Amino acid sequence: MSKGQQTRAVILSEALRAASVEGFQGISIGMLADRLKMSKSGLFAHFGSKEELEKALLDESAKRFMARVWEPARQAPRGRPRIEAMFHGWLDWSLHNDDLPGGCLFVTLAAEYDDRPGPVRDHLAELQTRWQGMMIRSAQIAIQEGHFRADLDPKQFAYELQGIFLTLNYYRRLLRDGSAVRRAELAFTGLLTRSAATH
Amino acid sequence: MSKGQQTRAVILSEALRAASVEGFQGISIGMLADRLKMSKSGLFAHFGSKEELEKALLDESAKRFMARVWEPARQAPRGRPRIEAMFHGWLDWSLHNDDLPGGCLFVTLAAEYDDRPGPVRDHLAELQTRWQGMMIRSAQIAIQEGHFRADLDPKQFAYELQGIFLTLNYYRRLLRDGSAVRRAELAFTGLLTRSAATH
DNA sequence: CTAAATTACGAACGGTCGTTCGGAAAGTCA
DNA sequence: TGACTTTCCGAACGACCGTTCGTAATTTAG
Repeated sequence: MSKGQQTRAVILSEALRAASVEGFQGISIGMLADRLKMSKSGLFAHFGSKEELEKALLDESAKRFMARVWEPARQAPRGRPRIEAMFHGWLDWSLHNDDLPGGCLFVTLAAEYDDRPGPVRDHLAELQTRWQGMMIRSAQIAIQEGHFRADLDPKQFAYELQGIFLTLNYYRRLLRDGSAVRRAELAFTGLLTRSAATH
Repeated sequence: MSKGQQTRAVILSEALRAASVEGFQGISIGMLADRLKMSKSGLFAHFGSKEELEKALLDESAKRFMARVWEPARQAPRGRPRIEAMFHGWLDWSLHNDDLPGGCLFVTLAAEYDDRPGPVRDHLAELQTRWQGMMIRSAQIAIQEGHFRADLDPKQFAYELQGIFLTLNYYRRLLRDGSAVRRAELAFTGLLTRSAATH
């Protein structure tokens, strides 16, 4: 890895940490340069604009999410086991992620960008739509395997699964409610129970 | 109402609109002054600091929410009807609120402030905790009235109800998914069904 | 080792930020 | 109407924003 790519990776990691707490609106080139003890212009040169930095952060975060949540889950057996693996990986990503002190970046950005048109919003929405697609397909496989009810609506399943994590973030990080994780787990087992095939 | 209070109310309304889209980080004194065709310093004088403006916005938004969602629901009969009224008022607040073009301010702020300590975060968290309390008490009443199962966990009920609205916002505003409202309604009727007493 | 290419820096740009202050304008009340 | 208070404005403050540019330092490749 060349020196440039190496520096770029360090910048992305630090920016990811900062953005998970402050959002994209809350980070600045100068602040990142200070933290990394390098010059504004030197840091800036790696991306050409703040918007490009933001898009790079989206990609980096998606890459890490896929590596940590999706890839391991894909190793699990098709159907319900895979969905359970997905849930636990996602939970682990949300709770024990030292790279993201402010929690999942996508949750932070979802609210920040949902009404602010532009390339960043578009990029974020596409990544999130893609993730919905993976959840939907996983639910379809579980139906196909006979683990889930044949009349289950896979998209509704994805909707409610996504909701569990949005709510987890809200209860845990904003309300600082100690029972948040347990409630998320309860919600998930409830969702599984009512999705399960009755045989 | 004196001239000052009148102006203050106008500022709050405009700031509320802007903040629902951009968040508190995205609004500035200068931008609000421009939109209202008044001077920065004139606008500023009504609050003394940006932070005071932000706290005033939290209170104003909470006041409107209570007037539009909670007060009407309180008129409904105790128990399940009141909870259904709450849901529909909340849905109406989320969907048809011309005063908040960016959707519910609390949803926007929840992600923005969950990891940023300070008076604004504290104020927001307290308002939201209070709202959780109202939902919990409503669920308790529904149990008491025999509408909900005696072994229902009221806090888990509140958790999942809150989740429906967080997810609605995400699907509707970020993903622009046309089925978002229907999915929220489905999730709510599902929640009601599994909370209902079996008599 | 040398020469070319990459990477990093410092200084400066026009703008906008929140905030301060003194005085002009407008509202309030006898 | 007149006196007094409240409301508002314009100018300015230092700080920080994203961005540009010429140049120095370092890395890379022959």
